[in-house]
Amino acid sequence: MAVRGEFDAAVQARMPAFRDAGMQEFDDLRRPAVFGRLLERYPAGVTIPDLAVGTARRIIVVSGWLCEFRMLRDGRRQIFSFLLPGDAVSIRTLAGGASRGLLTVTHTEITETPALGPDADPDAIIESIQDHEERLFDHMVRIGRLTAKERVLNLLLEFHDRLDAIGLVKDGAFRLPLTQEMIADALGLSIVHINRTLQELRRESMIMVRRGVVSLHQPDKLAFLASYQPRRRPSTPGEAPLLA
Amino acid sequence: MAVRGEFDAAVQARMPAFRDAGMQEFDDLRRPAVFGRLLERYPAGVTIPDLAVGTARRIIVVSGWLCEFRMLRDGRRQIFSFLLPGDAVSIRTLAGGASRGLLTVTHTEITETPALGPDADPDAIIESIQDHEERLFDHMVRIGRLTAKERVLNLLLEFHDRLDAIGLVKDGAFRLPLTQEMIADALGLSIVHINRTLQELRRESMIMVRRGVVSLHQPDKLAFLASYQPRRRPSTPGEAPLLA
DNA sequence: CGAGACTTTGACCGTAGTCAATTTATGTGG
DNA sequence: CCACATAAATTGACTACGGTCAAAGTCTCG
Repeated sequence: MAVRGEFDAAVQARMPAFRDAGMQEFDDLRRPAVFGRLLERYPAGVTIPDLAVGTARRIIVVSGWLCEFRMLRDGRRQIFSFLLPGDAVSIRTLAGGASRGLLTVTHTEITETPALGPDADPDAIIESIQDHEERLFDHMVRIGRLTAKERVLNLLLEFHDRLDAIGLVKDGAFRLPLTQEMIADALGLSIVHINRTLQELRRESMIMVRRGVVSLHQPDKLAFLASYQPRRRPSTPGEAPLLA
Repeated sequence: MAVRGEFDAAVQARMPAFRDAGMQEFDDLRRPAVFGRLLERYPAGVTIPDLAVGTARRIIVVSGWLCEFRMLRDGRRQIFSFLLPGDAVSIRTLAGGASRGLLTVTHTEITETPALGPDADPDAIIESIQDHEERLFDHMVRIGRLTAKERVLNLLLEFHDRLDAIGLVKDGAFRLPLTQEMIADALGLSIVHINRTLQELRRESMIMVRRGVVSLHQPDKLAFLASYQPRRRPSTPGEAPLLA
């Protein structure tokens, strides 16, 4: 089952505490139990519901992609980050009004994790918060200081590394379930310009895109061109992917 | 003493737990004791030293302005946020290399706060972390989706509100100790364009700038023009500024 | 097969960048 | 208090990156 493998690789790579936990079988209920937790499933293109103002919940992505975004009155949208299997976010609703929305990009499964309590792994949670924050800074550099071509490359390189870390890169290629509009809204560019930039990158054979599958040629060279700084790759022997 | 007044307003407004703590006298040592804490003083234009890789410290700004930034190899700089009196940040050094630097914009006094322990006020710390995060998202919208004029206005409006909250706005005017280069590096624009944008805003009498002092005409109208969303203003009676 | 979403193309425009020089603070030592 | 050095702000001329508008082509999926 595809979902199952994705889940294994992703959550186990990011959440060491889960490694030895027993896995239970999926069934086709809306909220199958995994690791004794409840799964919530959402189709693509829906907003994850908030809670009452003032409350907060912490979520782990089990499978699928999501994005954090904000919408302006006039329809402009800024996407802050993309969430991949194994990532965690806390969503909370501020009194001040709309801060961030959480939108499913693909069919998605999430599970809730208590920030505290017997189930919590403080180290894993802190690490995932820091990763997320780090990526926000990376993204700010992209939209603030990189050219269009650099932005696209840099983002693709981040996806490559993050997906690689959870075993979703095969033969240097990965599935990218984003529309060009989403890429544009993330990178602060227009959809037309994203289209032309992608074409140019293909023409210069820096990247290959076929039916939503992307592969990067000579990632090291591209990383240099796009000022891409790979994030911590602890390469601790014990941390190597289990199911790669 | 100017610094003293600034400190009172800023820290007391943000750190309710400090309100009734006794204040000790400043002296002219490098690290005068305030609230039984040590103060570190830095001149303008210096980088706050990091610690060893892997460690972290949490800092409160007592007086002065700082900024968080990252530098690219080729000299491009992105400023992520500005820190004002009463703000807190945690700085840590990642194994991966340069993530953020912390640079003093003016003469600055900071004090360290334990994240945990008898001195810590968890609520105040969590609130300041959330404020900071919220501002990062606001800033991402600025550089990703606003025009130059909107970016400048929006940032000035944020400064207005934040400085107002700590009693540093007098008669609608506040001191802005930033060079146009810093504004440019924060907003993802060139210094020349910032200059021209400021001139245009002055010409349209939306803002007034004289010797580093800024005042905004009709903030509400400007907020609308610049898609500025004021952040939580709890306006809880007990939370009103004490020394305003 | 048709509807709608997504991608691609062309023509044109305009915001913002670059380069280089000048003017105006800001400061510092004499 | 002035002279000079330096940083910061300003200006002009020109460029180019990226946006907008509108139409046509593709792909998906029921």
